[in-house]
This record gives sequence, structure tokens and C-alpha cells, in this order.
Amino acid sequence: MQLNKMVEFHKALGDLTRIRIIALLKQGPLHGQAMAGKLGLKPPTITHHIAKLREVGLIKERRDKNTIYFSLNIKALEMGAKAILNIGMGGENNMEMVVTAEERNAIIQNFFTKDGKLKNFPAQRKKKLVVLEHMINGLEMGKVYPEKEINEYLKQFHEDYATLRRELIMCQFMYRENNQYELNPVELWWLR
Amino acid sequence: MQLNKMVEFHKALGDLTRIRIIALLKQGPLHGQAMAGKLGLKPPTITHHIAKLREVGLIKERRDKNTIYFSLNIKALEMGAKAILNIGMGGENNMEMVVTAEERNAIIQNFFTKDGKLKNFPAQRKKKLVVLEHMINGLEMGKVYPEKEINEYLKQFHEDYATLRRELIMCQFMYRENNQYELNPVELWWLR
DNA sequence: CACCTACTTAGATTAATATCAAATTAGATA
DNA sequence: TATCTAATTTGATATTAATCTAAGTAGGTG
Repeated sequence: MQLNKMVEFHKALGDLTRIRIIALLKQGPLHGQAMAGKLGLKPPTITHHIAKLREVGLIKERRDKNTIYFSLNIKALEMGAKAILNIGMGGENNMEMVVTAEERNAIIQNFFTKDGKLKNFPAQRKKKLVVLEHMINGLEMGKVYPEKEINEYLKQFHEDYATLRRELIMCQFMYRENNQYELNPVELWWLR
Repeated sequence: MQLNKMVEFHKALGDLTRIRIIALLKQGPLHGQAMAGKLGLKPPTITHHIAKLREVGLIKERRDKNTIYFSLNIKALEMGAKAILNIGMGGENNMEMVVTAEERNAIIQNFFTKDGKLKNFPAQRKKKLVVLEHMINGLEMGKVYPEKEINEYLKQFHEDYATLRRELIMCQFMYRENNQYELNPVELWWLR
């Protein structure tokens, strides 16, 4: 799951009123006024909190005449709750990435000039991963970068920043969401 | 888990910086300055966030000379994340509490006077549960009550509010934490 | 003892947000 | 159309909280 999504999810649960709403909805669908009554709050407050819960996909709703029955999306709740646990259990890469520190150093030595330029791009997957890993060292985990900034950053390694950027995406070192880039924590856990 | 504990837990995870810290710590122990460097933040900020995470039991630490190595309490993370899912799955009570609406009404009729006073306290466990359930109807789920207020509330049913209060605790309809009382959501889910 | 390094505390600033009253919208009904 | 009910929007208020600088603390080393 996306890092920001995870934050929003837990922010949604990090409020007593909303936890109480989830508690109520676990028993079954309920409409707004009923919730307001049971929780001792005013309708606008319920609207506010339902909106927060809806934003992270936790609310399903069904309309009957004037009344809207809200219910809990249990599946979303489960997935959201477990996301924080599964993070860092990146699968395949562990297999191929048994690279000693010496190997890694040798690869870096081979593919980068003394002033940090990338000489050429390795074809062998293992070496490619080492090179990509090396290049993202200067990026912050969890920070969201606009495309322009990523280009600027990658230019320090090679003129053809577009290729580098594409490789980072394809090897899942980063992911893109509406032209913003972010390091992919799931794929990066196994790195030191 | 206590409702408030759950809120604090998710509040702790509802912040990008702290999620990033958890991400880092999943890779292994780390000291404060290193975190500050990796996340692009100042040491006081790290202290602040580590404190938040520590408050909900997510941080273990080990001192080596001047340096404190923080690590993640994975067990606490798992338990905290799953708490929201297990809520409402109260175990034993489902067995004995197959009580029809008619049965319930009859029990209430038998044990309460017309003006809502409790005539006497049922010995049979099933009836006791119905009676207790009936009495907590006027309490708000998730609200924390000082003991004095609980006493006041229970007095409307019987002079011997202390016995009622004790039964509510013993049958786990409420729990007490430093003289404050709260409805126990885990035990109450199976009630409508 | 003086000094260094890592962490913490205090205080200030700024941003986010929980709640409600008042006004508004939307659907249903008479 | 007039009216009722449930939900939402708007705007105000008060609280919480994230971050930093500056100052302080605590353990180790010369």
C-alpha cells in the first residue's frame, strides 16, 4: 500500500468518535441521526466523521427514501489494518539479491566514474539492481517528488534521465502517482 | 483492547514521519541521529516522534555508550493492528445468549417494576445478563464515566448501586481503569 | 576537569482538525 | 405547492499537534 494511504487510514482510526462509529457499524447498518443519538453528537459532526471514514474506503451506504444507511466495509478495514504488517516483506528480490558488500562495491566501481557519473547501464539484472539502489541513496524515503525534481536529481548520474526514471519504476524502486514519485518502501526493505 | 488505547495506537500511526520511522526500524535498530539524517529532520523531531511511538509500546531501546539504538516491537505492532478487527467477536456469550425478544421482554417484566426499579437480582446467569444489558442501555458506548457518575446512574435502578457496579464489571459489561468506567465494546457487540 | 556527542526539554510558530449553530440541499409526502 | 425529515455545507471556535531553534542533560573520553 502507498505510504500516504496508510497514513490517512490510521489517521481515520485515530479518533475516539470514529472508533465508536466503527464499533456501532460493526453491529449493522445505521443512519446518521441514529448514530448522532447513540453517540451524543450533532448530525453535522456525524457527517464530518463519516466523510473521513469514507475517504479511506471504510464506508458503504444505501439510500432508502430520505434516510441513508451507512455500513462498514469490513474488507477494507482488514486490508488497511494489515498493511502495516506486510510492509517490508518484499518477496522475490530476496532470492536474487544475495550480494555481498564486496560484490556491491565492485559493481559500483565498475559502473560509475570517480565523480559519480554512470558509465553505462548494466544488462544483468543483479547488477542493475545494485546500480539503481546506489542511485536512490540520495532520496528520502516517504518523500513525494514532482517529476521535475526527479529528473534534476537523476541528471547528476546521466544525461538520459528518462531512461533511469523508467528503470526505477519498472524495477519498482519507485512508484508514480499522477506525476509524483516516491520511493517504494515495499521493495526497499531488504536494502540496508 | 481498551477503546482509548486503540485510538492512541492509530493516532501514533497516523503521521507520515512516524510511518517512515517504522519503515526504517523494520530494517533493524537505528539510533536517533541516523534517523534524523535519513528522514531529513532535526533530532528533537525524532525524539518527539519516538516518544509518541513509545507511548503505545512500539519502541524497544538499547543503550550503547552515548548512543541509544531504537528498535521496533513487532509483537505490539501486530497486536495493535489486529485489535480493530477482533473487536466485536466476543466469544463465550454467544453460546448462552440465544434469547428471543419475547424471552427478554418477559425477564425485564419480571425483574423490574413499572417505574424501572430492579425488584431483585436474578441468580440464573442468563437472566442476569439480560438484566445487566437492560440497565446499561442509557450509557454511551465509548464514553468514560467517573465512578461517581456511574453510582448516580445505577441508583435509579436500586439503592445498592455498589453491587450492580460490581456485577457489571464481573460480567464484563464494563471495565474500570483508575476509577473510571467504560462500556466494554468487546463484550457488547453481540447485543443489538 | 574540560570537552564531545547524542539525546532531551522548553518555548514558539504554524497547520490541522473536532465540534457545533445556522443555513442549505435533496427527497418524499400530503 | 407547501411541508417534513435527513443529510450536508459553511463559518466560527477551540484544541491538538508537528516542527524548529536554543538551551540543557547525561554519559564517555581526552
